[in-house]
Amino acid sequence: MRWSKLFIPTLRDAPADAEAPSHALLVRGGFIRQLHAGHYSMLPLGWKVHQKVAALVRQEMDAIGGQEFSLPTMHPASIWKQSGRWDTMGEIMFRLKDRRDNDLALGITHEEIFAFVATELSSYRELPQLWYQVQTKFRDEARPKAGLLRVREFAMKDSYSFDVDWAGLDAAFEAHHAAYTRIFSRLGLPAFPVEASSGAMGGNASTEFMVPCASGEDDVVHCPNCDYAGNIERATSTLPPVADDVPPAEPERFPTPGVRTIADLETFEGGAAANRQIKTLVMMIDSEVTLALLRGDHQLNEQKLIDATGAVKLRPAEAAETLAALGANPGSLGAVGVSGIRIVADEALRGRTNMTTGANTDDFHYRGVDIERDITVTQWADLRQVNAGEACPKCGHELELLRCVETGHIFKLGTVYAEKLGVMVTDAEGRQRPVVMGSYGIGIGRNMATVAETHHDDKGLIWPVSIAPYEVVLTAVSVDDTTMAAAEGLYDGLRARGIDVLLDDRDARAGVKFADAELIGIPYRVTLGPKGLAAGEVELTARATGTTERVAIDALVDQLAPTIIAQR
RNA sequence: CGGGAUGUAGCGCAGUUUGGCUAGCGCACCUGCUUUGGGAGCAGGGGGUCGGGAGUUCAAAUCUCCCCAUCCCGACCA
Repeated sequence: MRWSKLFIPTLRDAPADAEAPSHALLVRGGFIRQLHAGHYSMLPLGWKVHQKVAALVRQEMDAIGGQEFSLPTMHPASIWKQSGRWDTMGEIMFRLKDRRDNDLALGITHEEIFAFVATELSSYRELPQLWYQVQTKFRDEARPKAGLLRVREFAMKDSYSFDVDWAGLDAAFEAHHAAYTRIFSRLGLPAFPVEASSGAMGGNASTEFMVPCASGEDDVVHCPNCDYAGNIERATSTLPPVADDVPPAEPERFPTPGVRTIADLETFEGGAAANRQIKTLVMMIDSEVTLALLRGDHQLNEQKLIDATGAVKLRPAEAAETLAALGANPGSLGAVGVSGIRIVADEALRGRTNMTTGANTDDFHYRGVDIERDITVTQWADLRQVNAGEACPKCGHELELLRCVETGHIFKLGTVYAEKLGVMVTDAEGRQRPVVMGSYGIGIGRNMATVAETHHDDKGLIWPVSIAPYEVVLTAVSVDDTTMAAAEGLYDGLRARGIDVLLDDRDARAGVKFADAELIGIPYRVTLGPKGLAAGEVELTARATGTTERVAIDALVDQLAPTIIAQR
């Protein structure tokens, strides 16, 4: 294409509210424009990149036997009610009504819809099936941010596997794991797999693919020594043992006037170190009062509590609710002798004795508490948030915390959706059984943005050839007839080899053309100037390295075309 | 949802504290001349519901009230 005919509205300054590098550069480079919060228009350049990412993902899905579908984005409420997610999804789902007052939803994902299609499967002989689409998803995110990284309307490749048994699911899951690894490698993204919480998706196991990136919003616990990695919502660590003294025969109640915090109690005469205290958090889980117990120096990870209890909605109790449940105010709360209330205790408290905790009377605490003896724990669970520097549960090395973008997520769903929606097949023994499902997602725009996050410099974007909007830009330093004739020759020659070429034929100053070419991140620039052409030469500059070499004009196509094709 | 900030031309900003004449600057845009290998120079020109509404006032971008939007931090997040 000829630059002079294209709509590539580059900006010298990024909008003031674009903070993430990908956001600023995609706007400056004329790839995207914001319509409103979380909704972006793809301009021609942005759409080309988006299409190339999608095409690359399609190739890898087809390679593992995927079949492409396109399912509706607007769904009847009934199908979401059938799976139970109409109620559990909460505010993330856009909901609307039609003229007949029927409830409708915009799809946040498509498990229900693919499962509905899959009800036509009737025999194990038809399995396995692997279905996918690249489709728009709508999510009413509380806080869209960072340009394309977190939006409310976006294209996602979502695929779904259908198998007779769990071994089949494992195979489909592994196939996706491998395909995703290839996808991220081709995108030039240093993604690594981590254990994740399955959240509202349901299911038994899930792996997220994470790319370290300051603009991300997931914290990943990572061991630099071994391969251990986990989302902070899931990861754990090994703690040094705490030696407890022999406890008294029963807890001792003692006055603690003015003590309101763990820290207060540490310094209080007769108090205890934070790791000898029990922290009691009063939470409302689906409107049921629940106590979450942690060691005094530990933080609760709310997602862990949600996962452990199967909660739909979780929030800290309000002051009045706390007082009603325990008869005391925060600062003196405890679980000793409490009955009739669900108590979830963190694993780090298991077996601990001689602890100190609130006595459920303002200004009083207990000491000498033996957890297993004095507290009726309903459930033990890992609730504690891991901190950087704690020991790796696998190898003992110090863990680090990495800020990451989640670029893909694969789930083993099991038979939940199949049972709810009636996806049944007859097995070899003639029995009806639910199909075992998996679901697998990659956000197209988010991956595009993540590449921008990880591939840029102070001049602009640096696209890998695999998804660059154009693979080569021919920069005509002047637009006189001689230069343009030479440029046209190279343009035709490269296009004949299937190369995606942009011809900068604008009547602009060389500096402007160079700066724009660098800003939009075209991997290779061929510069045609009068001096070089007089000697039969052009310059070939690689965007990533900035290195320039002089190439005979007649040799350019033969040299450059294979270089590019090898990088696709 | 809690905290913070911002809304003036396509983009970046000044002006608002202390109300005052036709709302200004840079970039971008249009015309002409010159220039032409790293975001040109000169001259001329076009473009504005000052986020919206109500109010105070002789007079509101500026003061008051309400609303809206966007961004950042947190909560939340298949």
